[in-house]
Formats: sequence, structure tokens, C-alpha cells
Amino acid sequence: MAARSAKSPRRRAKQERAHATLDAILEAAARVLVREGYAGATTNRIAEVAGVSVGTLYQYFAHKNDVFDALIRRETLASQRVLDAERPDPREALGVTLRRVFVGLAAVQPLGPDLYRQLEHVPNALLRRRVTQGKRHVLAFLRTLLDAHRAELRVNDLDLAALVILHATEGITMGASKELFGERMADELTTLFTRYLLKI
Amino acid sequence: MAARSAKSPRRRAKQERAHATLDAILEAAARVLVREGYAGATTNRIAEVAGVSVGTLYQYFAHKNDVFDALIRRETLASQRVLDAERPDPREALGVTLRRVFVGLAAVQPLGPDLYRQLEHVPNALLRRRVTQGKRHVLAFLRTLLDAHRAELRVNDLDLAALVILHATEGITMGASKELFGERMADELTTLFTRYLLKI
DNA sequence: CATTATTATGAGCGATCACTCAGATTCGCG
DNA sequence: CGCGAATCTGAGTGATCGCTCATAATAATG
Repeated sequence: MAARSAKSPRRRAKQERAHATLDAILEAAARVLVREGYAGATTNRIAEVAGVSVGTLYQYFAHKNDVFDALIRRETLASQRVLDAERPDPREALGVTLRRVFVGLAAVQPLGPDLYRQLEHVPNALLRRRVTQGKRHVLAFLRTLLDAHRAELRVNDLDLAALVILHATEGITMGASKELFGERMADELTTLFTRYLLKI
Repeated sequence: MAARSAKSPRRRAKQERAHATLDAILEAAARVLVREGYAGATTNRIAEVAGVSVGTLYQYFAHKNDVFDALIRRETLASQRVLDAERPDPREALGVTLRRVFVGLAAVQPLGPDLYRQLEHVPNALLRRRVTQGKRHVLAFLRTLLDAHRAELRVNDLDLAALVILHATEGITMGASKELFGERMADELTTLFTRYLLKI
């Protein structure tokens, strides 16, 4: 029974009360992280904001960073569900698919780039791997989508194009979230990438 | 004589020896930051790597983060010099100018995105402002460049376009630095943005 | 109600880290 | 040399933070 991530949830919630507590802790962790940064996100502070004691926090998480690991898992799982719901269809215009994905991804991240930016500051190899896996998932989706439209593309190296789209999107959503968001964000990203990708 | 950043260098180097020490500290800070992350970049560790004692470090910097402030200043000044050397010329193709800027900026950042990524993890309002100022400088340059080529552009909102270019570049250089760098990086960025910007 | 399982508490321990200071070392210069 | 100024040293101090554990409160069971 090889101990994979053996002790992550020390205690598994069996009662209603426990589930509420766990949610409160995760909610508090996200809020504290966004408002006070990683440096301010101490275990005692998170517990305080969650309205519980530190001891309670440590009944559900073995280490401080396990809390943030759970947050990352939550975020990436939501994003993966959006991508998995998409079935690349060559008959739908590439721009339409892309735009829908952008809107969908933005919708499942309530705290948006603010939380994500802070999560990137969490020092932990496990966390970094989870982020990397999330990116590989997006990359695979993009690669499939581009393949479905190969004939219409003016780019040659589809892997390179997927890489460019992924990271350009990340940079723009992270950096320009104050000036650009929602539908306009999706529009501009779609414009940028369709011009980059499509012939004519 | 309002105290602006009054006490930053506690001691100003007057001897050759002191300049060497200061350089060693900054060099060590950059190396430690890149190799061990912000969490591992303790003052004692930086001093150790620099080959001096902690006390020496605190003769040149009032606070730990002043060290990183100096690093950011160094990086942004180098970038600003590259941009200031450019005089947007409407007769030179937009793509050519852009590409030269990309190459120039990459050249003045020896440690590249690795250092920059870690510097973003330094928690300090002053530092964030310095980064913001650097971005505003880039934004202003891009805006001027786009203005010089206004007639050839298919985008309407030049401020928005500058924003997109800045952050897309940031995302790609930060995220794809393992797979894409140097000339190929500059080529792909140029392709992406000329297709985005130019008519035909 | 009694008994056991589950969940919650929070003072405090140990470790780490930013930063200090009293003194040693080295340099500039007559 | 000699002497003052500049530079360097590093053990130590106070504060903070991750995390524990003995104990208490609450829920489920019969």
C-alpha cells in the first residue's frame, strides 16, 4: 500500500461539522493569501480568519503547505473540467472554440489571477509539479485543437504555437487583469491568436 | 531635504575594497535567489555565499529587502537603457524594431527570467512599485512605437495593444524560457505581434 | 443517560531568521 | 611607522512562526 501522499488529510471529515470547518480553512487560506501575500499567510492567521484554532487546522493538514496544495488542486481540477468538456470540432471556427475556452476558464476562477499569482509564491516542489501538470493538460488540449484545424493554419510548429498561446495567455491574464477582463479579455486574446494562427 | 529613501546605503563605499564587497553581495544575492528561492535567501546565507559576514551586509543595506531592491534597480536600469537607445523610426519596419528590442532586452539580463521570477516573490511595496515603473516605461516605449506606425496598423486601441504586447512577452519569456530562447524566442515574438498588429 | 468516537482548543516548545554591537582588522596618509 | 578612518567580524538577542499535545467540547450510538 505504498505511501503515496500518505498523511495529507490527517483526519478525514466524517461529520457535517468537519466538512464546514475544512471549507472554512480553505476559504480563509485563499482570502489571506490574496490579501496579505504568502509572507502574511501564517497558519495562525489562516486559522484565525477561518474562525478555528491552529490545532484544528493541523488535524486536516500535515504541513502548512498542504493547505495551499489543496487550493491548487481545487483550482486546477476546475480548469481541467472545463477543458475536458471541450471536444475539438474542425467544423467550428477555431476562434469560436478558443474564445469559449477563455470565457470558461475565467468563470471557474472566482478569485482569478490574484489567487493564482500568490499560489505561485508557495515554495514547494509538490506544488510546482501540480502547476506543471495543469499546464501540460492545457498544452495537450491546445495541441489537439490545433491539429483539428491544421489545414487552416499558417504556423508550422504546432507544439511551439501551443506553447506561445499558453504562456501569452498566462502573461496577459496575470498582468493585465486590472485593465482587461471578462468579455473584452476573451475578445482580445481571440484576436491575437487567430491572427497569429490562421491563413489569410 | 525630505527623507526620500534616506538610509538605504548605510555606508557609502569609499575604498576599492568596499566596492568589491558590495558587488559580491549583490552577485551572491542573485545567485542564492535563483538557486534556492526567496525562502532560502536568508541574510546569513547571502553573506556566506558572498564570502563576507552578515555584519558587513548590514553596513550597506538597512534591511534585507534593500538588497533585492538594489538588484531590481540594476535590472530595470539596464532594460531602460536599451529602450532609451531606441528612437522609433516609421521608415524602419515595425517587426525589425520589435525584434531588435527583444534581442537587446534579453542580452542585458544575464540570469534572464530565472532571476526575474524570484524577484517577483520578494514581498515589499517599494519593490513592487519599482517593477511597476519599469513596466510603465516599456509601455510608454511601445505606445510611441505603435504611434509611429499608426497608418499600417489593424488594431484600433493602441494602449490596449501595448498592454497585450507587454504582458504576452512577459508570459512567454517567463514561462517558455526552457524551450524557447535567444533568436528563436525573438523570432516567434516578432511573428506573433506583427500578425496581430499589421494590415494585410 | 452512559460510553465512545469525533472534532476543537490554544498555550507553549523548538527552530529559524533578521538584525545588532563591541571589538578586531585593514587602509590612507603624513 | 603611527594614528585615525574605513571596513569587516560573528556570536548573540529578540521576535516570529510552524507545529504539538494534553485537555475540553460536541456528536453519534445503544
